[in-house]
Amino acid sequence: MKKFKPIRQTRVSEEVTEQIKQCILLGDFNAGDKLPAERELMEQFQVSRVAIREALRALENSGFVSTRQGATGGTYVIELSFENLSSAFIDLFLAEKISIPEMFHVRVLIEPEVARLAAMRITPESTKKLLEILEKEESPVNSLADDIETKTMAHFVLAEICGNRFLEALVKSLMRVTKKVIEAVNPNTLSMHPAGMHRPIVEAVIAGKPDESAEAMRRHALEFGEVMIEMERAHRESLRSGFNMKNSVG
Amino acid sequence: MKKFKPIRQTRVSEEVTEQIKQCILLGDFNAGDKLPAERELMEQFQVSRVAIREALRALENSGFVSTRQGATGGTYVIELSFENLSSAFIDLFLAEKISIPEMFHVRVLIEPEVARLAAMRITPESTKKLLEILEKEESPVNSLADDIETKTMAHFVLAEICGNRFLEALVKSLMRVTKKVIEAVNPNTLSMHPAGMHRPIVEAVIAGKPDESAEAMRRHALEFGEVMIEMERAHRESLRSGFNMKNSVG
DNA sequence: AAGGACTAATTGTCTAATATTTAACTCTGT
DNA sequence: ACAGAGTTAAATATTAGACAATTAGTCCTT
Repeated sequence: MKKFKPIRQTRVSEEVTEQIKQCILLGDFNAGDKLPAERELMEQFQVSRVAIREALRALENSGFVSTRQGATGGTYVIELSFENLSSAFIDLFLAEKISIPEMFHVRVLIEPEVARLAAMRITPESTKKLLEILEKEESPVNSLADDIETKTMAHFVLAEICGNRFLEALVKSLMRVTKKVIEAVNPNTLSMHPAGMHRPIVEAVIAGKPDESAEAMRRHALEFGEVMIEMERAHRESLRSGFNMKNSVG
Repeated sequence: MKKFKPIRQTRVSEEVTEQIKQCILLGDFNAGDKLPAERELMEQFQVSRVAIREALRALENSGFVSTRQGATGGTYVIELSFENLSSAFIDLFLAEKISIPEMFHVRVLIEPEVARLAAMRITPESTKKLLEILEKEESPVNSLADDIETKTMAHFVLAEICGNRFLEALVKSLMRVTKKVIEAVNPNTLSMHPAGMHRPIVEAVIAGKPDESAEAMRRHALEFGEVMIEMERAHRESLRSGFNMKNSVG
C-alpha cells in the first residue's frame, strides 16, 4: 500500500523559497522584475513576515534576488551569476576540503582546453581585447590588488572567448579562489608573476593555433602552480611559527 | 585624502554569520559540536533572536551547520560537504546558464583524468569495491531511480579513488546534475545505458593502466554524452508540443 | 534655483508570546 | 519487571505587532 504523504516536513520559509524560485526559473519573474513587497507576499502566502523574509534571504544567498531598503527598494530578481559557485569553492578551500595542489591540478587540466577552444573561436574583437590586456599587463602596477586584477584578466577573457560557459564558470571560480589565497598569504612582493607571462598564450590564441595555445597555457599553469604551492608552503611555515610565538607568549 | 569608512553597511545578521563562520573555520567549533542555543547567542551577540536565526539559517544554507528542533535539538556544526557546489551547478543549469553539451564537454575533459589517477592509485580494497559495483551494475534493476543510483556509483568510487578532492567534488556535482536532468526528462526506458558499460574502464583501472583507463573513460563519456544530448533534444521537442497543446486547449 | 523639511514606501530590527517537536522521564496497570 | 501512556523540559518554529532606518521624491521657503 502506498503510504500517506507526510505532513509538512519542510519549514514554512522553505516552501515559500521553493515557490518563488520556481516562478523565477519558469520565467514568471525575469531579471529586473520586482517581487511584491514583503507585506504583500505575506498576505499571498498567508504566512508571517519572518517566513517571507527568511525565504527572500535564502534566495538572496543563492543569487536569485537582490534586496534594497528605501523608497524604490524591494526585492528584485537578478541574473544568476557564477558568484555562488565561487563562494562554494572558497568555502571548501577555507575549510580545507580542497588544497592548493589539488586545485592547480584541475587548472592544469582545464585551462589548456580553454585556450584551445579560444584559439578556435578567435575573432577580431576578441583579438583587440586580448591585446589591450597584454598592454595593460606589461605596464607598472601600484598595488597587489591591482596586480592580481590585471593578471587575472587574461584568464577571464580567454574563458569568455572559449564559448563554454561551464568552463568559463570554472575558470572564474578558480581565479577567485586563487585570488583569495594570494590575499590571505599576502606575500611581500608587489607582483605575483613577471609581466608578459601571458604573452605566448595570447599570441598563440590570436594566431588561431589551438595546440600551441593549449601547450603555452599548460606551461604557464604548471609554472604558476609551482609558485603558488611554494608560496603557500612558506605561508604555513610562518603561520606555524606565529602560532608557536603566540603560545609561548600567551 | 582617504575617505571616512562608511558605517555598518552590512546587516546585523550578516555580521553574526561572519563571526560564527570564522569560529567554525578557525576550529573553535568542530564538526559535531553544538553551538549555543539561540537565546544564549542572543545574549552573547547582544542582538535579537531574529538576527541570530537569520544568521543560523544562512550558515545552514551554506552547509556549515544543521539545525533540529526538539529536546536534544539545537544547531550543530557539520562537516562541510560538496552539496553546496552541486546545488550551485544545478541552479545554473536550471536557469539555463549552462547547457548539457557544455557540461558534457567538461565531463569528457575531466573524467578520463580521474580514471587515469585512479589507475595510478589502485589498491586491493579499491579493487574489491569496484568489482562489487560491476556485479551490482550487471544485475537487473527495479526502477529508474535505482538504475541511476547504480550506474552512478562507478563514477563516484573512481572519483574517490583518484585522490584529488577537487576532481572528486566536480565529478560528484556533475553526476548530480546529470541525475537531475535524467529525472526531469524522465525517459520511457527503465535503463539509461546498457549494463556492463563501465566494465572496460573498471578493468583498466584495476589493471593499473592509466592510459587505457583514461581512454576507456573518454570513450564512455563521449558516448553517454551523445545519448544525453539527444535525450534532452527529444525532451525539449516534446515540451514544445506540450506547450502548444496547452496553449490550444487553454 | 538651491537647500531643507516633509512624506511615503520599503526593508531592517526588536520584543514577546505561542506552537511544535523531540527525547527523556514518570507513572500505572498487569 | 515491563510495556505503554502520559508528562515534562528544552529547544527550535512561527506568529503578531511595533518601531527604526533608509531612500527617493515632493513641496516649500528663501
